[in-house]
Amino acid sequence: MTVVRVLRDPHKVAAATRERVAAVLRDTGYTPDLVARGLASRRSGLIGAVIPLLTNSLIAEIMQGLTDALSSSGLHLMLGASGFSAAEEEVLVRAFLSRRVDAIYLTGVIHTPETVRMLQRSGIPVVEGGNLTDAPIDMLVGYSNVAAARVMTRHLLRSGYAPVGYIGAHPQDNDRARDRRRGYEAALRASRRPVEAALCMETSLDIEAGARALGELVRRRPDVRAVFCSADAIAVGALYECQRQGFAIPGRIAIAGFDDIPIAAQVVPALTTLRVPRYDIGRQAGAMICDRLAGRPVRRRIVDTGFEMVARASA
Amino acid sequence: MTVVRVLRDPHKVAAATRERVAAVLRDTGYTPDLVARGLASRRSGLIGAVIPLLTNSLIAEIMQGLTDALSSSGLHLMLGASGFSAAEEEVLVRAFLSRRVDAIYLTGVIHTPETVRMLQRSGIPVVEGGNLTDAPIDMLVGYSNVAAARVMTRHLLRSGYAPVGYIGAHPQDNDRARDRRRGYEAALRASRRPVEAALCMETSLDIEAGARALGELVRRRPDVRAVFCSADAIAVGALYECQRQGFAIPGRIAIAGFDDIPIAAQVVPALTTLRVPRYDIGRQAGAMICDRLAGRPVRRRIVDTGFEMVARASA
DNA sequence: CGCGCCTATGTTAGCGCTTACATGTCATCG
DNA sequence: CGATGACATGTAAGCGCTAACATAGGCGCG
Repeated sequence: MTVVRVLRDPHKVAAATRERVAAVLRDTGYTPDLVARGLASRRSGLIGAVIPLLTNSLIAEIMQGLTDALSSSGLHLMLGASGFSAAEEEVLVRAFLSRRVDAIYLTGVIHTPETVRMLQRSGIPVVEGGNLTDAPIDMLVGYSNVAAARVMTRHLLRSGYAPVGYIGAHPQDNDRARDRRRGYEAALRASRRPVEAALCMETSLDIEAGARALGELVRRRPDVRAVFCSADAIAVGALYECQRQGFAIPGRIAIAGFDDIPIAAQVVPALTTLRVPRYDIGRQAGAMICDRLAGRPVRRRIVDTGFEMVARASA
Repeated sequence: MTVVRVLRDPHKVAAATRERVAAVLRDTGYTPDLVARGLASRRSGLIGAVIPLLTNSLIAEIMQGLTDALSSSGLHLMLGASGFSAAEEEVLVRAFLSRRVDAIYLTGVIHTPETVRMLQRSGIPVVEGGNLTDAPIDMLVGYSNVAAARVMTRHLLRSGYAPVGYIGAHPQDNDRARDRRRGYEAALRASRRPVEAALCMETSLDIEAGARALGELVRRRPDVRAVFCSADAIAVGALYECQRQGFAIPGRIAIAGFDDIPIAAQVVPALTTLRVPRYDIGRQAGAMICDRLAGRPVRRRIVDTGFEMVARASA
């Protein structure tokens, strides 16, 4: 019909006809059917994103960047929460593929072999985000969690706090947590110190868990002088627990976190932490996807966004 | 084809044929095309949800409930962030309608007339969530923000804290914030106290803003004895500011919040606040949508989930 | 033995678009 | 004045499914 031209290249239609068609569309309350368009054009205009948790506002910042980058190309985001499970991620990827998404964003670099196989077979652009790896499925934008954790742990050691403990999220299917721990251990080895199991705690990712973990850590190792936490939520919990137990921070125990969440700057003492450009990670991932879908060449398949240490009062 | 039967009612196909078909599907790596299915069946299996902010973990809890309720029926959620703008909500609703979503969830009860018109015309199930109103578009599950704020303000007054100030989020296109303020004012009037503009602050919804607002409020009205904040993030900021200024809580100033975010129980003193069943709101909304889509009658079109006051040390 | 009936399989049209090509109309120019 | 092209409009096929109906064998039954 002429109708589609009115909607897509209005200038190619005579003004009179255009007006007539537009009037009818308005009167009937026409809404283009993107499902039918998707079937015919083999372009759904949907981008799938797998994130660990819907309720994680840090990852939501990445998604905000993604959304912003995509919306300029008329693409819509579909979110799926994997609950930190690679198996669940596979289920989501399969669902996305069934919905014929035009591209996929994955959080982290740990995936099931089947996930990787499906993605490669599908041929759509894939961006992994939030960490680095030598062998991404397709494209990647992130930072080195190992290096960041190493820098922070070294900072604690150089400031004279030793022994340094570690409280981190469970590393199961979570490469960011895994690599942060690896960075912590690497820093210890680099300064010829032992990696002691008693100094390392694994816990869930919230304030209360951080508080409990710190209590347990101090009980096990009363000589601990600093704690590096793999997330600010944990660090804030640890900090509150220190306050309750009357430990001076950083006099008795220094505390460092990761992520620079808004509250990190507000707690007393303000939290020393690591900042990463979350919004930009999403933005860049979105830009790479748009480039690829538009047939433009992508300059760098692997983008290292880096990180920044934010030294405040707590360590 | 027999293929579709193998996928949908395998028992209606002879075992031998079934095996043969299944083998081919496996070998070719077949994935059903939900786009084509959507076109043919006029059921996309997608539910659209408009929320104000992706980065708000409170609303994410509602979405988690929604997702859980929907996934049992094989439905997928599409999220759109409106940034607290009814106009932006309209854009999102239009996009959802174009994608032929099977139902829509809206946060709050304020919408543009065009949004309401489009939704009514579309005929799909609509659930509004997070507040109450007499005249929902279709279905609704929420609680009375007015009543909750009234209860909390009355609690402050009865505890002998007066005058009571208010720090709230901007009420523009945000009926929850608007109604919380109304509840605050209603409680004042009920106890024959004046509603003073100098005691009321509008600010954005984060810790830092809460801190600034409290500072300003105390400057304007040094006699203020309590503050009711329309959100815990604001209350926590206010609390930190009090600590910095050396105000005893609740001795010099009592502080109350709204939402019971995780940190509310952890700050010192722990925050008195209001708790609402966020996950259940999402869950119920999802159940209502599933019922409607399955042709089952929905018992109650309006569900009041209620709220709960959590009295802690801060007020 | 032929009728109906059940189960297993095949057939058809069409969902609302896109893509590619076909046709119609008019002005321009040698 | 007919060929040429530029612009406006129309036509046809098909994307991968679903829904509804059609057909083909096998069985029991009067």
